[in-house]
Amino acid sequence: MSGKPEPGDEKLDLAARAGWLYYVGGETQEVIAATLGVSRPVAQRLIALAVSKSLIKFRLDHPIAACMELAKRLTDRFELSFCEIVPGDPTQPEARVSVAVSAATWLEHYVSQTAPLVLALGTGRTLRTAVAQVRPLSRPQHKVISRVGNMARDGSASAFDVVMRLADGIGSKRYPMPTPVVADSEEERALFQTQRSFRLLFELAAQAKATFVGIGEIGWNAPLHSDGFITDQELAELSERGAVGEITGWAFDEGGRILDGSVNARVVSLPITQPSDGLVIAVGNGPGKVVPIRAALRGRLISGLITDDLTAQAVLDS
Amino acid sequence: MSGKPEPGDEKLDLAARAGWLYYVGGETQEVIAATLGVSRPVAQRLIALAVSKSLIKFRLDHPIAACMELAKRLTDRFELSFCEIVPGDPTQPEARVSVAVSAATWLEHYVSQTAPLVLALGTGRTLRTAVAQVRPLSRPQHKVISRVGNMARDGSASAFDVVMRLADGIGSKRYPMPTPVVADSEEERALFQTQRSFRLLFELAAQAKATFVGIGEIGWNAPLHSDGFITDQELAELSERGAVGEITGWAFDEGGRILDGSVNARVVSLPITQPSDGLVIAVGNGPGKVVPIRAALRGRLISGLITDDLTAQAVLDS
DNA sequence: AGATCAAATGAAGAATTGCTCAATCGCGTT
DNA sequence: AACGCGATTGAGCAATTCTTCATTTGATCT
Repeated sequence: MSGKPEPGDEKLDLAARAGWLYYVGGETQEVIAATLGVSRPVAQRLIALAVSKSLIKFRLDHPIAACMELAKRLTDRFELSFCEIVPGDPTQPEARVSVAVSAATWLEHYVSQTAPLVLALGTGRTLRTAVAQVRPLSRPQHKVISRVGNMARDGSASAFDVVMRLADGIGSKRYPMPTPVVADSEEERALFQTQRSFRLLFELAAQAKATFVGIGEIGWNAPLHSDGFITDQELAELSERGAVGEITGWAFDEGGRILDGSVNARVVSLPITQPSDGLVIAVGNGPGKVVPIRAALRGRLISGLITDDLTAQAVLDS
Repeated sequence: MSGKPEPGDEKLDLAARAGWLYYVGGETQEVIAATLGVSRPVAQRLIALAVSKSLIKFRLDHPIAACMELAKRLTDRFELSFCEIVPGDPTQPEARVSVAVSAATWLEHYVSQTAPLVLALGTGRTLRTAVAQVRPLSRPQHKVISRVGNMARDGSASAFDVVMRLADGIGSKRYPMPTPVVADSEEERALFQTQRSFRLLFELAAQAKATFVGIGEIGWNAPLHSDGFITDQELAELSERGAVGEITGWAFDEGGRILDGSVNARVVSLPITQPSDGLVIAVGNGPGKVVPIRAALRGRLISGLITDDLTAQAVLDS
């Protein structure tokens, strides 16, 4: 019998119904309330819930001229293989949603293929938001790997483990990197790198059809730092040596050159300088990302980019 | 693109932007208008355009999605006032639980109202399971009536008397029909129908806010038969005359037409052709119910339906 | 059982959105 | 250049949606 109506589930079902009727069916909230047998305010709350829980997803199928223009210029200037620019919000240039939705669309593009493939992921808040948007599918033939460790200095696993979330959603095999982002010493790094699981990751990464990475700034509000992957001291040192951005922990300067030594000598992540023949797509937007993105583009650290028009414009204005 | 600014294209671009900002970005139309440099009404028109041209697409990622779709199609096709489709279990297409839980929810919906109301019930295993799920409440102001007799041919009261169970649970007044489902003769039926209690039921049924009925197949494993409400001979006769289903004892053919004469001439139940202005909701699922449900829908015998997605799909595939 | 607290609810009002309609604009025609 | 016609526009209003808040409900702990 199992007649136990789960508390959260039932509500989400209702929310899904409400969302469907509202957005797909175009019904008014009053009608929906009557249909579902609830009051009008409750119907409105259910719809809001459906949106906030991403039960309902919005997608845009239209190449927007200005964005395409920017994409073309970026592609030409920096020899990109892939570039997607979405409309940003001038009043909230930090808003992650738009870029995340676009990234999700492209993640889905790869995920939905039936031929087995390897997807590599970095870290980042936008990436995490994007992964949460990917429609659940059954793709056990795929492999989702991490190019970067998922443990903070204190030994805790990262809350932003995109690999796990994505693999959960699509039922793929998961290959996280159970190490810190930055080792305590070069010796420790060497130790990690000799482990079988690490070498496996190394080999899989070379086969990756696509690699999605976040792109981080170097500064006191850098996620890398505030999430506890690197210490205050390390941050200061990087900054002093000219680092302006990082990808999967690898710090680089304005010219997109990976710094020698310093913290980089202890970064455990897979080397970005040796990617696969697949795409390496950076995902991110916002004023703080302009400099890192420009640097990464100059240094040819990435072959693809997903950002918004404001960031793209700023990157081009150099 | 910097090509030629096509007249329609430019507008669609703007519409896409507006739609994106509205649905993905969650901006207000006023903000969007300012961002795009147009007036508020124009922004609203652009958003509407984006939706109507499917530049923006809505997608529901939830098991309920397919069910909603089916419900909509059934509602449209058969002019239903109410339709609820729940996810069924393909490995156990006969499983009654899901549908029963849903029916219980809707029973509760009516029961929990404080204004006095009349609920009418038919028979059926699913209905019985549903009634057992209704949360006990104190609603002495309600009336629960039966549209159908509760006595088998041998004079014993039915084990599935849903009216008693429901009324017990909610402390309402109960109005069972203390007759057989099928009388021995037309004269006997006439006798029953002149009784005061029967006439009272008749009047109450017209006031019923909602009527929940099971829907039965006509066949050797039909509950109507195996529970002893009709004899082997009667069953054979019905089958021969084209009956494919029954509701509260009234047998109907593929087109949902109530059969003339035969067993129907002795059915004591309240006529389904004269319901109230309230809903008449059929509850049931399983492969055997597909044909009866389709017939009942065709004949407009019911104005509401609760079933599972498998059954609903089969009903639509006609 | 009784008390306490958090969650959920609906009423009411504020904000937003959708729509009508008169005015305007663009554009081809005379 | 003037005219006419249809498309487009924004003002204003009605309908809908969102938010706040007081209240109730249900659950938990003593």
